[in-house]
Amino acid sequence: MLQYVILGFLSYFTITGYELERYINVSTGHFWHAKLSQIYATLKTMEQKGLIRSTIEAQESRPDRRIYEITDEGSKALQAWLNTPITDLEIKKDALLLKLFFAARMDHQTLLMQLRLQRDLHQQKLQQYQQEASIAIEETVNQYPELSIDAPLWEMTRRFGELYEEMYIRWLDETIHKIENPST
Amino acid sequence: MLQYVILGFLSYFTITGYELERYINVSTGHFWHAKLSQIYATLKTMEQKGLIRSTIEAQESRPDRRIYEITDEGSKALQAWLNTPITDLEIKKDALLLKLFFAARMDHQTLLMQLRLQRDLHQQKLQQYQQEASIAIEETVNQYPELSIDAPLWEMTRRFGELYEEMYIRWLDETIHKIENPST
DNA sequence: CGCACCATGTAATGCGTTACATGATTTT
DNA sequence: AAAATCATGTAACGCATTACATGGTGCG
Repeated sequence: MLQYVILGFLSYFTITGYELERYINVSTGHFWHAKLSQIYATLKTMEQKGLIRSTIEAQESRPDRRIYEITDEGSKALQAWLNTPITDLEIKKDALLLKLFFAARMDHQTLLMQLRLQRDLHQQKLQQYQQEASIAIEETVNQYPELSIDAPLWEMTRRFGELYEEMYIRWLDETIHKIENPST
Repeated sequence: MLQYVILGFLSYFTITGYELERYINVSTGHFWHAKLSQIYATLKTMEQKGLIRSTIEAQESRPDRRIYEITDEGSKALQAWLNTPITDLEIKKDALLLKLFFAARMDHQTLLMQLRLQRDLHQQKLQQYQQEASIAIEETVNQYPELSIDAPLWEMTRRFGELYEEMYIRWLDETIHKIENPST
């Protein structure tokens, strides 16, 4: 799937592996992230498959940059993927839910502490979606006006993050309340 | 992490690999699932580590069963894990969001069809949480009354699934509406 | 002087899926 | 007669993380 993230960005502009990580971090990173090492490895295999091609740009006083561009074959692969419907649900793993499931014989205070810690983290993330994420979209559109057609969709994925975090916080509040006031 | 799922169930009762998959499917499976092949492989390495031990039970007209039980070391590992707080957020990957992010140059009708298909799937899953999941908890408590202390926590994880699916459907409705009525 | 940034990669390890392999019994 | 259930596992492969490896520039 990381392949399609890469093809997606290469459909916007040419880019290096290093820069790709930067772009991913502030955009698709909220729902599809990758480490640099994986990005470099994936770029390599994608070039071997003919989905992308690269040229090396020499720089003075900086390491050489390997700049990637999408091939016709790569564009076709991206379109084919976009047009293929997802026919099942992805089950998301969640370690906190797992812990809660088996937490009956745990000390209540320790459990509550952990739930409150998670609440803080989700609160922070919510604010990130509400503040930085909106700004990041605006800035990208200012820099690349030809991508303004993409911005509404980026906004929809940002909105998902907002709703997800609101839901998670709501559930944590409910859950904390139930554990604080058992069997009422 | 699958190790802790297994330790968790083995803290309830002894069990075979085959049965473990059954229990996981209808309970933690909503937030932590595994294939049989992975379960068998994990059981093997856990026994080597001394977290669990097994005995073989011969059966007539059925294959032998290898029944696992938790060791003291295993119980300690489970407790230690439960008491260790999770200090960061897990980022959940979502292929649908990824697709939407790069969908600007896609045919609108194809995209809408895909979103509506997802809506159906989430609607089904929501009903599963609201119906089967509640019943499954009740039945387990009837069968193992000593686990009634665990049931409220299982219910909390079920509730998460319900809220998650409601949120996802709400977001899909919003998103479908925006794509049907662009820039109003 | 030390840290962050730019820029590239490889190797080892772990987690997870798919496919392969077997075979009797029970249900439809 | 075919499919599902019970019951066990191994092997190959793919995806992802962590650690290793290198080295110059710019900033505080």
